[in-house]
Amino acid sequence: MAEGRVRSGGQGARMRDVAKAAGVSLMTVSRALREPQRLSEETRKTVLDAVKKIGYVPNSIAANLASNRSSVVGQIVPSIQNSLYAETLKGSADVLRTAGMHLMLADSGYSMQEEEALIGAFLAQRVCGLILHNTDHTPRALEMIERAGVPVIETGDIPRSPIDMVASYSNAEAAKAMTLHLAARGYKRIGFVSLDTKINRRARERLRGHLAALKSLGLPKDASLLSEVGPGLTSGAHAMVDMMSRAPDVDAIFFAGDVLAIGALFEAQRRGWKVPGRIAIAGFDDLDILQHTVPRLTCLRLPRLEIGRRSAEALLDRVRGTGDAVRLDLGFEVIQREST
Amino acid sequence: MAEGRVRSGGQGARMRDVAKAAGVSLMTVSRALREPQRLSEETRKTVLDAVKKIGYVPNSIAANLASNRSSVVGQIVPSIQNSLYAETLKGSADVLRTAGMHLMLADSGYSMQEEEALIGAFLAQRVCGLILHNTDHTPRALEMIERAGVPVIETGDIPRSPIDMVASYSNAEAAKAMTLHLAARGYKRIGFVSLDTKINRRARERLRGHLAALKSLGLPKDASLLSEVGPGLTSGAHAMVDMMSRAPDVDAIFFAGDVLAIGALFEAQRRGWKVPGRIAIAGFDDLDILQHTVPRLTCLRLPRLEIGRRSAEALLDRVRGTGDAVRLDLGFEVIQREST
DNA sequence: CTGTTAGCGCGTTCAA
DNA sequence: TTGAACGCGCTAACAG
Repeated sequence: MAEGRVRSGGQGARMRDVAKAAGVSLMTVSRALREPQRLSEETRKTVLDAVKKIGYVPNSIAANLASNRSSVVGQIVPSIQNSLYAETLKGSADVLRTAGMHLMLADSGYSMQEEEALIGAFLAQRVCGLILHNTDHTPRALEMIERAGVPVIETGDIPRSPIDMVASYSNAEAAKAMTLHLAARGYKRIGFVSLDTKINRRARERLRGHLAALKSLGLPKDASLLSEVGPGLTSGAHAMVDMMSRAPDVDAIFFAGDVLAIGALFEAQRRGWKVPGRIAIAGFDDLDILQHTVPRLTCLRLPRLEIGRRSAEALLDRVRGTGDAVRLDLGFEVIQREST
Repeated sequence: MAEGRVRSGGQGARMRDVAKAAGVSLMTVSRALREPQRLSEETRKTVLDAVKKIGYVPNSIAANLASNRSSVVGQIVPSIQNSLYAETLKGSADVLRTAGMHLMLADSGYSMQEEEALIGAFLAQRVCGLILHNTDHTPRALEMIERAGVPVIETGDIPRSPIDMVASYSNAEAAKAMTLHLAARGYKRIGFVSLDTKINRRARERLRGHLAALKSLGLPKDASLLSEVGPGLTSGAHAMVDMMSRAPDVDAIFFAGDVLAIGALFEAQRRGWKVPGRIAIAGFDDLDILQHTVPRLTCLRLPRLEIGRRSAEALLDRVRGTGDAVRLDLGFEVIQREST
């Protein structure tokens, strides 16, 4: 069974084993694998047959070292579990795969310190590019990135002064658009629930957008209509109940985070509150499930997948030397459904 | 601004630049980074200061090549978007990160051919281990793995003849347990809806478990109570409606796939069917959302996160030479809630 | 505790 | 169209 093993310990064959078997030099094997058209058909066939027979798997680690190139992109997301990021991940993984490149993935747990450590580790692995969801970074992280000179793309928001490239939508613009939309549908007392704005810039931007909308509508900023909660379905439910007892005249709540809106909707169902009769509910991201709930939920549609795809493409363009540093605002869409 | 750059083009400093700056040999720098306790405090400080000052980032690619070790694990999941896999991913990413290792991620799109290509690519990247969700593989994939001699862990099911290690639960046992549970609660006509059993072994195993349960209960196998559908919320809704028209006396449906049960529940809400009055609904995976719907959904709880953690740990143990090939059945749990 | 020598498995650069 | 020499940046194995 194991007789075919080329080296003891199952460590696999090296290129020179192939060369020997095919009766050619190392370089010919190398070329047969990378630029087969440059060899005579005969030599190429001999070599490729030997490769197959021996079961040679090239060592791209060694290739990278020798050529000073890399085929790995590093991507850091705040949370691997969050399906919103999974969408973006899927986009970049697909593009990279098609280009014969690879994705190294890590999870910063929403921490800048952790992100810094990960950036260091990825640079040590000589990734050829970095995709970062966060737009806030430690000074050391910025310094490492600059020194390494690798292309970087930020995807979580449109930062004022990007490190390098950007592919995102604007959290502030999106939140503003939804609040204006709710006002246009006649809601007067619009509540706003988000994640912690102190530690999460995206939440902060969304709040900013919401407040900007209120201002442009001539509506007052009312603290009883603003709230910040942790992530999760339960948080959304609590936030709704709390706000409705603090401000009984609230007629719509805009949940600017993850699954908060769904949690609130389920709680409303449980209590028999009519949505949108008693309270209208709007969400931020267009999770699949939002169009199936009863009632279907109004929300923003964000180009998560597209962000992943375009990020990877921009990185590839830069690695290949074609293509400039790109700043993409991929926009968003307000999806009006039954819940508002 | 860029004056601090050590080499033109921002390619970063090498170890020998650090050695020169610190006035020591290459090896001393190498040791200062990897086994600092073996150096005198003075030398160590000199070197580490130089490292910091120059902003040296080690090249682990070169280190891997020289030491014939790797700090990267490859993980292949059927679908990156599927939040069930995200859970497993999170588990392994956390463990690996703590151990200073890295995760290379790819998506096979439920295809064995694609999996084979990815395994080849990962082996070329000299990953030190492989985590595979699928338990079906092409002959070439198996051959490559054997030749490479890297540890592998399969996580999607408990295969009859594993490649190497396993950390999973048994799909057949889990499905059987749920059907028995429904029967114990008095349901007589239990429908079963799964994903395509022709292309998906896990779906096949679940069906097998369900049928085994029916048999042990002395219930007949009734084709009108079995159905296979594509993934997605809508599929679940359709499957329920179809089955109830084909077999109006069905009193419970066990949805053995993803979000099918949720789709069905929403459809029931929409039509005003009482759950479990008119029809009882059970799901397979314990998605967060299942405990918040109205009614809360009965389902199986599977150790997705734990599978990821234990996989990574088993791999690490093997890489470090401590630890045997492990076969873990991590079990499951039936969660009885309001929907049955 | 520190340094020297000899590669790791390839790609680049030249020459044939 | 093919091959030989050299080096990528680092570590293992030894010597001192």
